[in-house]
Amino acid sequence: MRSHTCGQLRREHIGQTVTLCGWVDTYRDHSGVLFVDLRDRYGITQVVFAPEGGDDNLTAAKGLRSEFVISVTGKVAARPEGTVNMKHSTGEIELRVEKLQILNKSATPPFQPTSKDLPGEDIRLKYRYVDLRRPEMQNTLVLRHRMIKILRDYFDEQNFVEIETPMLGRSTPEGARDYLVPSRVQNGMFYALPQSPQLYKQILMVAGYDRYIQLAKCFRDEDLRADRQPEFTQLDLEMSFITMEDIIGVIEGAVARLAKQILGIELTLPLPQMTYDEAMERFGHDAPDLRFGMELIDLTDLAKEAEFKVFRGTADAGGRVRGINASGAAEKYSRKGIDELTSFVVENFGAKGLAWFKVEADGKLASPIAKNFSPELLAKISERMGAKPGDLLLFVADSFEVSCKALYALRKRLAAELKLYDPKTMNFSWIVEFPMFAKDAETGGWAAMHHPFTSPRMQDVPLLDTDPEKCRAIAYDLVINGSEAGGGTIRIHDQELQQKVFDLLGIDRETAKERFGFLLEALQFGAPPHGGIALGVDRLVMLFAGLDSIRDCIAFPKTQRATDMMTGAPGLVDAKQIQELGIKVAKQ
RNA sequence: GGGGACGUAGCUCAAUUGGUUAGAGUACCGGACUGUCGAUCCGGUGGUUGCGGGUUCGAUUCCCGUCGUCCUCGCCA
Repeated sequence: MRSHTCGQLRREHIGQTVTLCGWVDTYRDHSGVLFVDLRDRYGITQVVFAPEGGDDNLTAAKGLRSEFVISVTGKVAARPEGTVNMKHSTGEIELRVEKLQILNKSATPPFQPTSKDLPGEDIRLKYRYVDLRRPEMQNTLVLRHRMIKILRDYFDEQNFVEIETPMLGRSTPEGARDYLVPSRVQNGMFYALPQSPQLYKQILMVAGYDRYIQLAKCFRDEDLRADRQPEFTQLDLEMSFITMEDIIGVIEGAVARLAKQILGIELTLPLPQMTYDEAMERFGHDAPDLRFGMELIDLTDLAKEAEFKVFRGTADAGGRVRGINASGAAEKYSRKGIDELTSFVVENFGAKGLAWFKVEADGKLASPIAKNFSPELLAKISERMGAKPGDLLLFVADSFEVSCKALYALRKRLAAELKLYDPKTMNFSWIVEFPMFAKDAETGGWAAMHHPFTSPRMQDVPLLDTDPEKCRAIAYDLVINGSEAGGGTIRIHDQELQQKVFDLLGIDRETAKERFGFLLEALQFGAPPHGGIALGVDRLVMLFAGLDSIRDCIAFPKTQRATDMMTGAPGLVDAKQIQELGIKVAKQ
């Protein structure tokens, strides 16, 4: 049907008779001659309808409108002098149409795929087929394909086997909320869509598939974000007879190949590693953005000397006084601007306030609270913060947790507002040595930071009995530009150790048996030491494509209310279907 | 569940302190034009200002509710 694509023809094709197919991007009718920019996913080619091509064709071409699907046959010709348009790769040539075939008309599209004004996202999602015609979307989806292809090839070379695991599985109450699927055959029973293939892949290790990967669809019924969809894709991986270093090495190889082939960047390996504790101390978060500095600086010791009650009280009560130096920002943030930052940390992160100083030309610290500090102490603070004239110093005095959250968010916000980094740069790092446990806010007991099968570091095993809080897991997160791109752990393959962890988590034997007895049983039948990792593919594509929203790298994403604007899902179902499932809908 | 932004023509946006017939660009329809490429020029159609209620002589504008999209806190082992 077609001989070439709309991005293919060059000078060397001049004189050839070719057939192009595509969508009418724009048309320019000059009465005696009519131009159409014909578009397909490979590019745009100008096709020309002129009397020499036959009056019938010219007449028919006058009926063409945006997004009509046409096929044109004719000779490739050099463009007349002065009419070359190098905005398009085909801009040196044009197609002189001899035969036009309208393959399909189009209703007037809600928006033009190549229009400069991008419509609202609801419109884009409702007419996703039009939106997906946009070159940006097509480039992103092709990029996504290329990245997945690179990953599959890489892991294939490394002897990994891709194995599919079920979509219909068992619900596990830990972790995120499950998407549930009622069983028709067994009324009152439910499957859960997988949050990850975690348990299956561990069982595959027991089964001897020592190098497993899967590009796995995963589901989590939690609220959405710019970088979070209820349905997403993970590059899921598990290996046997390995250490954490082996897994990190394999992933670094994959990431380096992506960086090289997609971005043309030569990554220096191994990637830097930072412990969880260090990340929390220096950045207030376990996925710090290392593209810029403005680190958190601790002043708790100095705060104890302060007259200022907020500082001293917090320090004496075991809290922390930490701050950041927004270098050169004193002028940019007026009193009102700082008030805005204050309510930002107070309203969102529970900080009680935001203390601030502006560094004046003579190096002195100016602030409404400055009178509560001795000149000597101000000098010490200034030195600690590395303050220079024009700097804005911001402090949060609170519990460690609140100071982390507030200052992390503040650092992120200020860095964006002050343009502290080039959005094109890419920064890769590992965060390691995560705590095994975190306090569960609801129950007050211990909860697994990652999941209950995570192995502690061997040297920390005694801490399980004495001081679980200090116990560190063999866990590692890949962080790209301050975004968690993936995370993994070495798993427990020892029954006794697993039991001990369950005990700490308050999972009694019966519960454990009920929920994942099959895994515990499998571990008894010759489980090799193993571990793995999962990378968020959507997020990876988003980061590599330099996009701000995960929806822009997913063909058919959901809105914040988890609806599909195009299909209308979720929707009502027939009463009969409900009845067959043996369930009742409480409210309609 | 909480906080915030937005919602006006098919699309992107405007509309003075609350003021009379809600405008512009683009798309669409008609006309002119043989080298344009965001074509140009002339003319035209197109509006339940998301929806419901309230205040007012008068509401796109103010208030309440509701629906939708986005950002965010909680949540996301």
